[in-house]
Amino acid sequence: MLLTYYGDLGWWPGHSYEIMIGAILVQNTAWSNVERSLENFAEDLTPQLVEKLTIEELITRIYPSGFYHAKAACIKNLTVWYKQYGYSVQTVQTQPLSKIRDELLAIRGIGAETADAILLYVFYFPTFVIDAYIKRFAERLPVPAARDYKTLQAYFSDNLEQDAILFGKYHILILEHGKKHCKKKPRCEGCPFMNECDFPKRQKSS
DNA sequence: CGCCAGGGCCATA
DNA sequence: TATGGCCATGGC
Repeated sequence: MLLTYYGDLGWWPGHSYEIMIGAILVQNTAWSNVERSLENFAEDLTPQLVEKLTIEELITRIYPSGFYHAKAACIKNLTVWYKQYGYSVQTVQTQPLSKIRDELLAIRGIGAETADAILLYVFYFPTFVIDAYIKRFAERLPVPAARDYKTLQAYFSDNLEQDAILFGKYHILILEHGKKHCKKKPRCEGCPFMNECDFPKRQKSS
């Protein structure tokens, strides 16, 4: 199985606020470009700093990630939202998952995937993130015919223990695995887990 | 040169 | 609801 093959690949890198920003910057963008952007903050990527920066200054920093007009505005709005909770992870965690998810989705530039990534990797809500690698991975699994976001998310979520740490580590595993073996072209060439349904733990049906 | 990368928005039918 | 154009950079 993936876990024994790769070992524990950990979590999304960075502290909580960096993770939010990274989740926005990585939209349809290579992670290497995101790293270039993050380096422009030199150990000082805090909501207090972003609060002070103008949109133009923010664009200058995130420039290498592309789509900078939309992403800069999105980061600003996300930061305004986060201020309501005192920039506190713990405070957000006291709120219902669905409420936070709706609030994130209401921010322009944050769709289902980015919202779920923030919910999981920043606030540790048990939300399964569906990204391009998960979709590609799912093409080989006996998932329902419908491959839309909600259906895929329900499929993975329903077949795993409802545990945020597990969701996160499993997602990272598939992601890193995909980067290694399952590039778009040629699709999944050399993948050692072809046609293998590889859930580390199944939820008991009730 | 073109394709691709851990999307999302909007217009159109 | 489901496509398609658009946004933009850097690696290859």
